[in-house]
Amino acid sequence: MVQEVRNIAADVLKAMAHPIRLGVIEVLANGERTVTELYSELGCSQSMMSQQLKILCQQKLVAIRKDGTQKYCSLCNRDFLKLFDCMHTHLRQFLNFQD
Amino acid sequence: MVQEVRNIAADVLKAMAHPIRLGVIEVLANGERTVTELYSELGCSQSMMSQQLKILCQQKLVAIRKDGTQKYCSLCNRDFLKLFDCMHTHLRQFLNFQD
DNA sequence: TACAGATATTATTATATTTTTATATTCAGC
DNA sequence: GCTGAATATAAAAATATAATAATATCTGTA
Repeated sequence: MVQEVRNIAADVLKAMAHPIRLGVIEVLANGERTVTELYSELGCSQSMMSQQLKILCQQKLVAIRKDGTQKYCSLCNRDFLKLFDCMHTHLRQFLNFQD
Repeated sequence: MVQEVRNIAADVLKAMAHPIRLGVIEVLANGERTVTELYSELGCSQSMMSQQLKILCQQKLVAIRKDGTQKYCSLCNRDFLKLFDCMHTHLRQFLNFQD
């Protein structure tokens, strides 16, 4: 990886590195959700969710399709779900955190 | 993942989400390096590297052993190297970036 | 066309991160 | 104990991110 690529990769990781945004990815792993479902399920404000979704979409982690007055969100790239397994192991093994 | 776990997972991801810190992980994938080797290879200042290493160590991504006046850095958890594969694919497939 | 539900945008404040520069510490060898 | 190489810490300024509240837009339906 050259410098420029690392900058972009860092931006993608940064987009995931937030509790709510991680939550969105986790929820969407189980299938499509509307924006309202997401912020209800994750317990944050509508405005907050809208902003976090924008960040996830910019990095093409989440895709949104419109249907009438609602928007349906889904994962672009399920490959990154591997990360959750790595993370679980890391938390247990290296940070002594029972999840 | 519950709220608290997501906070911690976000901190781990945040520790990776930086061009230099990504560079460190990448270089260390090829084996142990001293701090001097790292900042020479990655082209940043000694102070910068020292600070970035601290962040990586806090999240147990990098381990440091001392030998005389030098410190040798290595990866704690090679499992996260999977991330680089995911990332390459993502950059190509979703962000149209040739790496 | 007015209303209501769903979502987005903007502005603001608070807080955190990044980067640089200067200084400090640590330790081996003389 | 002094020196120099290797590394760490502190302080400061610039910039970015986070979070909230207020307002705007968009769209289907009465």
